[in-house]
Amino acid sequence: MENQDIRKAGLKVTLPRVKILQILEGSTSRHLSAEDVYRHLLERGEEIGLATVYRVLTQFEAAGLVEKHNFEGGHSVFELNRGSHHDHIVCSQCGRVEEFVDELIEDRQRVVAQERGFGIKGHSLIIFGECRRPDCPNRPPEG
Amino acid sequence: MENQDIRKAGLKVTLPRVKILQILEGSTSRHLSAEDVYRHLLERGEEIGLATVYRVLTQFEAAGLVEKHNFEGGHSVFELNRGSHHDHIVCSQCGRVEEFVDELIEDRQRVVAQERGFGIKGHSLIIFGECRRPDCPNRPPEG
DNA sequence: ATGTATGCAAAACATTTGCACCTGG
DNA sequence: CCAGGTGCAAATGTTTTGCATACAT
Repeated sequence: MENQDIRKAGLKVTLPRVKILQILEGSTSRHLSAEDVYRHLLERGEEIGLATVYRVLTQFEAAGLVEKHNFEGGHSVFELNRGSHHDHIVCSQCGRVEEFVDELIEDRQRVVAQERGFGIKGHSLIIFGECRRPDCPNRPPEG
Repeated sequence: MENQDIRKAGLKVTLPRVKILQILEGSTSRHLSAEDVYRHLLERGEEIGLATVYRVLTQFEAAGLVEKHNFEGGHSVFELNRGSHHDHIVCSQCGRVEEFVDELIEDRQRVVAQERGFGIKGHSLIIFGECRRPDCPNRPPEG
C-alpha cells in the first residue's frame, strides 16, 4: 500500500499526501506540473492548497518517491518514481512526452563522467523533436 | 567582426546588443544567467536595463547566436554558440560546468528519435555529478 | 499532548510586457 | 525621417514562506 511509502519517507500519512500520491498514480499523463496536480485535486473536490501541493511534491522528491524534471517553459513537472530510470523525448509542438532507455547512452555517460573525474549522481536527457501524431499541430506536410 | 553577426540576424547594431555580446565573449564562465550579464554590464558602467538584457538574449537565441540551457535552479543560462554542439556535466556542489561531446551518445539519440517516429530538433543532456576540485565544497573524504 | 502539516495570503523570484522616449541606418 | 530598440515600471507566472489553525500519532 502506498501509504507505507509516505511513512517510510519519514512523513506523516496525511490526507493531502495520500490524495496527491493518488493523482500521480491515476493520471493518464505521467508528467504533471504542480498546477496540474492542484487542478486535478479541485476536480475531485479536494480542498487542498496549492502551497501544500508544492510542499508535498518537494518532500516526495527528496524522499525519492517522485522525480522532478525541468522541461522547457518556466515550470517543472513531476512524475512518480517507478524504480526504473528512463529519459524523455518530447514533442515541441504538442507537448507529448515519451520515455525511453538506451543502455549505450547510459554507459557512455558513466565513461564521460569518469574521464573528467566526476562522481556521477544523475543526469537529465531530453530529446526535443516533432512527433507524427494525427493530433499534433506540426503534422508533416502530406499528412 | 561580431557586429556582422548581429546584422546578419536581422537586428540593428545597437550599443546594448554589442555590449552584451562582448560580455558573453569576454566572461571567464561561459554560462551566464540574464542576471549575470546584467551585473557584468553594471560593473563595466554600462546603463542597460535588465529587460533589455532579457530581450536581447532571447533575440540572440532565436538567431542562433547563443544557446539557452535550463540547468537546475529556477533560472536559465546562456552561452555563446561557438558552432560546435556539446553537452554539459555540472558539479552539484560547486556549480562548476564542463563541456563534452560523445559521438556515440549523439548517434544513439538519432536512433531513439527515429524509432519513435520523432523528427529530432535538438536535445539537452546534463550529467549531474560531484567534481574533485580542491575548491569544491564536496571534496572527497581523504582529500 | 505535541510536534507536524496545512491553508491562506503575502513575499520572493525570474521573466515579460506596455508605453513614452530615443537612435541607428 | 521612422521603424525598430530601449528604459522604466508594472504585470505575469511560478514557487516559497510566515503564521495561526488543524491533525496524526
